[in-house]
Amino acid sequence: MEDSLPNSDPAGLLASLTSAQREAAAHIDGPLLILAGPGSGKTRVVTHRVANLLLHGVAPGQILALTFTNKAADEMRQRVERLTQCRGVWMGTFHSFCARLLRQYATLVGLHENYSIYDADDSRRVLKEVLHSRAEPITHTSPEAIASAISWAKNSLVTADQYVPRANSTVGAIVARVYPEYQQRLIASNACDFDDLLLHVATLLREQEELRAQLDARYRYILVDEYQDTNLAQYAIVRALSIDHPNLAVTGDPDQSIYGWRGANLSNILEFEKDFTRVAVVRLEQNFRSTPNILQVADHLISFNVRRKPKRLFTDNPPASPVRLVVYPTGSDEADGIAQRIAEEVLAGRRRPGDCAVFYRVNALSRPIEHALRLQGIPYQIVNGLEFYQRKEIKDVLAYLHLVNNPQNDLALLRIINTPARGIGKTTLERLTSYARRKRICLLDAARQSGLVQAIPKRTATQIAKFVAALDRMSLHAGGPLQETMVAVLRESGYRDWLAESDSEEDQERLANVEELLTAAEEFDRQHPEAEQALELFLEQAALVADTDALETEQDRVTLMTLHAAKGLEFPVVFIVAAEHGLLPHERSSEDPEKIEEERRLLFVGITRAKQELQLSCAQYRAFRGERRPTIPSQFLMELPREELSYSEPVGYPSELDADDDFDDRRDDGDDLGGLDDSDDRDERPRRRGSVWSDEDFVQDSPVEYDEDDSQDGESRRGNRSGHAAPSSGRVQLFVPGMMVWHPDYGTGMVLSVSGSGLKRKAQIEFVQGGGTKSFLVAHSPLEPVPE
DNA sequence: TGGCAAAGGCTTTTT
DNA sequence: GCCTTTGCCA
Repeated sequence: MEDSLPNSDPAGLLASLTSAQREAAAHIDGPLLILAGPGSGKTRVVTHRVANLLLHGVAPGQILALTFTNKAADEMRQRVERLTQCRGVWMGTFHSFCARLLRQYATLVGLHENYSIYDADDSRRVLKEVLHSRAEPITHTSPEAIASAISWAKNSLVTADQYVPRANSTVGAIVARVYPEYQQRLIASNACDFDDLLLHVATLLREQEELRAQLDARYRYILVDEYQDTNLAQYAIVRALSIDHPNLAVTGDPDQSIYGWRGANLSNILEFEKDFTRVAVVRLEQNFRSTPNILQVADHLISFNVRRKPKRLFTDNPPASPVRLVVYPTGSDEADGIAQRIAEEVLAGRRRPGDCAVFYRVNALSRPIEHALRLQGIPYQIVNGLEFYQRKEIKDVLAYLHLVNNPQNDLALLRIINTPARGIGKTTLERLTSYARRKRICLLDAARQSGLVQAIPKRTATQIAKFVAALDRMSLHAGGPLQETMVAVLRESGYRDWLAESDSEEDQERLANVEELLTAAEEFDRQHPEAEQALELFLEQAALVADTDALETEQDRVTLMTLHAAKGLEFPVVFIVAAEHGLLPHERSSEDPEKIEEERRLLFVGITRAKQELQLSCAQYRAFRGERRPTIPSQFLMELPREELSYSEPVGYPSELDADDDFDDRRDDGDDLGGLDDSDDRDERPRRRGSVWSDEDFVQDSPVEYDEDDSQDGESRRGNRSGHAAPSSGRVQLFVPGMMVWHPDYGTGMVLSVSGSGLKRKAQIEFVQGGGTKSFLVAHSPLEPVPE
């Protein structure tokens, strides 16, 4: 506070900042809370603050900047270096920071310095094996549910021996039995999962006071980005490092907290001011990113949330085009429409592909969009799912490396002992595993003794011995440059030959990927020429890279990604698709009001990524698990300010479909087209006061059907159209039980029951915000339908 | 033991 | 609809 005035800025470093930004950037000692709205120049403030600390004589090694993604860390690093020409500030994700710390203090938590990091897939395998070996009945639940329960426990700092299941929770009971053994196996394999990285470090800091004090003194200035997304473990870590030197600066926005499902605790940011004494609070509310139209939409939407710190978002940017809300007949029409629009904009020279981004709630929604973009010949990139390090062939090669680095890594051994095929099958492995368990040794040691195992035939034992010998030859190359190690692995394992000799196109592609990994190794060697444990570092990096890190901003491509992945990014043009009930909000969130708020924040994040243009859309029918189903518009669409929106149904799609009339059933009941016909007497939408929706948009039993499939594919149109109820008696019954509604005073609610008919028709409704059941005369109520 | 075909299950979001 | 797991046969 005292010396955080502009006059302590001799280099004029902070001159370009606004006064609020400058206040935050100039702050030096003591806790600092920066409440930063979207597009408020937060990164700018943080990087300037780091630069300012350096300028005031703080040593780079005393500063620790923690982010959630490597990408955010890289960007921060680059910007700080540009500002100060100074290196040596530790910037990285929580996970990589903890991984590095654990290398040093591994023995204190029962690991060795060469421990392996299991990714989600690896830990899932271990868990499944534990479940299997204990013959746990997992009907009515799934390994995923159990895994996430364990993950939740770890993120809440509950260790295996502390875990107490909630009364009569089936999953909890299983977790209580399985968690300890799962943990034992990790330790026995000298491995830890993602959550352990945090949990081990938190434990370390709690139990080793001397070490804690030492690290507290070393990392004197700590910055945490996206503080609203920290979980209890992360909180404990930064808290423990900020006791003697409470120079903790956190930035975040409660409205952008979207990781509650993985244990993020909104209270961390909401109660920061209570956690520390004499907290300086700076609010960054001016938005430099978006048009006022976009900002208005975002602001209006998020105001429906209850659990938040109210703030006012404003911008000096000039007004621009309204936010578009588009209803497409089907999901593929949506994809086509968006691809077409982008194509037009690009062709007209108004936009480049790289200006545009498409966001969706679940990864599965990317397919139709990819397809449509490909048809239009628009280059795109997907930030998602199966990225490089998750591919089978890459994981195989990495498993060899893992085993070389950490011989106790049983999971890695199981993965590659028979890849390529060496005649070591399932039964042999079972025998080997039970032998290892009996002798309490790792699988590799068991393999070394396979000749002694009675149950394993001589012939097979010889095969195993050959494998072990090959592995030992690889290990001879372990100390040197990474590339050399990897070449040895590919040679001695026979993996490369195996792929090279295959005729299948798939294997050739795999070979290419393996070559790419080799290139990555080469690059790694170049960047870390002096590294003694290159192998260890490389494996660590491979385990901790995230999907979003692969994002290439250089390339001029449309970017496709989930709403979660979009956080922290911005694009001139943004499309958010599938704003439909069950998808956004996701069905697994739709009962719990708190989760609904998180879904709303997710949409808020998506909206505020847009700089100039924003389109929200939904479809009236969407293919889901191979089945086409009518959809319900998202309740969030009702929460947008009408005056900022332009509403449209694109013309053309329905008529195109109508032209293709070799399917007579399409025209059944065709006189009630529910707002989808191509006549032009309805372009006056929105017509209904107080809502962008007209009654026709809520037709429950639309008599019209549109195929999701490409029109040339006649096959897909036969058979009965399931997921589609029979047409009802003409006019739609707007309120039916289970349907979502909106009331100007009470917000969103659900219809519990209806009674009466005509003007006397009543609906009993329970509102999300609570307050019990309320009853309304449908005809006279201001209820807006969000049907279900 | 290994390869192939059929059946089953699955879908949030990520370090 | 797609991917993974299971089961059967050579």
